Amino acid sequence: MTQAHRSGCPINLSLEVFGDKWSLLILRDMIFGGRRHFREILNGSQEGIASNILANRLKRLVDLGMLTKRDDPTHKQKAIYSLTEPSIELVPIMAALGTWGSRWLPVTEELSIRARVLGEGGPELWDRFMAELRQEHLGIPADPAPDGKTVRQSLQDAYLAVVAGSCTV
Amino acid sequence: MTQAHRSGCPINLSLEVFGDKWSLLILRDMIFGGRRHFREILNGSQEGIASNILANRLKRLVDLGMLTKRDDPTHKQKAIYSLTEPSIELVPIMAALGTWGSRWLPVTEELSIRARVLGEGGPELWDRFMAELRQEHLGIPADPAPDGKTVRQSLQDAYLAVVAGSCTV
DNA sequence: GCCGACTGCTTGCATTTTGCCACCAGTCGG
DNA sequence: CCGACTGGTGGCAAAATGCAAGCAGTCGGC
Repeated sequence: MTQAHRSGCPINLSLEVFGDKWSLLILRDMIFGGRRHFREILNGSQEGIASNILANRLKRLVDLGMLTKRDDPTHKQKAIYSLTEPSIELVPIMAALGTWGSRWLPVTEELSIRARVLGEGGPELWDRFMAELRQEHLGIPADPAPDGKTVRQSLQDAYLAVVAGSCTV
Repeated sequence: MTQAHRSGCPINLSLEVFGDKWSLLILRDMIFGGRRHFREILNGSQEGIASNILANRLKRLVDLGMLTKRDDPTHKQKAIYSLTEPSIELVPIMAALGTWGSRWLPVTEELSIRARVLGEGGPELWDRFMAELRQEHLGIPADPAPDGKTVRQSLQDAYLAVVAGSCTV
């Protein structure tokens, strides 16, 4: 079942997991957007993924152990997708990508503020964020946030502050 | 000329630059392998990139400002590809990818030792490495290495030590 | 001055992947 | 029992990829 890897290099193998245009965006939306359902991901993404691609990628990510899928008890047709430990540990990579992209690419202010906050927070903030994700997706208890605000909420607040600011000129 | 980005999100824009199976591997070989010529990259890669794909990606990376191309004075047909500041600053991303891949994917020992050394070296080592790359590719003078050994040489030594060790059982 | 190896590509063609759009069967709330 | 919503499928055209061969110019050695 091991489908012939091109090489045993960690960077190459990482690319074989999420080196396409969509997989990492799905994981991004799940990590930062808290999305867990098919339609949430489908309609929530800024980039407009097609439903067949989304279905394909979700299946693939489950097969690769990056996600798990289970039934939603509240709705017989609903599926809940959860992050696994490997995908939770993508947070530092997301942070690095966000920092690099914000520096060198034509990002929009609203969408890059999260990346900046996360980058400036450094490893301690990433750890807190990953602990929150473990609680949310794996059921592992985490210490409550010191300031009573989750990291995701802090990122969201920063985002909303920018959006509000850009309208109230 | 701005070819309609899918969104202004830094992670999405980063993926638009190197979210394919080859671009990042080319940059990896240039950064860690010191490769500067077409054939060097073509034949040196573990993964076996095709020449038409390589030509396409090099052109694309030059257009995107991730590489520059100039003539080699020693051979009228040779081209020298150089990293630019944005691509040099991929080092932390490479390190994060390498660390993550080494932890979660079936890497081979020889090819992941570099990633481990780089990951354990942390930001100070990355900075030294980036300074070396700036000297090599941009002509910006760098302080000599404190132990007289370049970071790339250190990584290479670690690699060779593993290769030797796995043979002398 | 001539041959063989090397330079950075290009071309052609089969296969795979993507993107777009419509559609579906089951389910839930009102 | 209707209309909105659930996680997807299927069809089809367009684009990207993979593979192999080839190409014009250049260089080193003899």
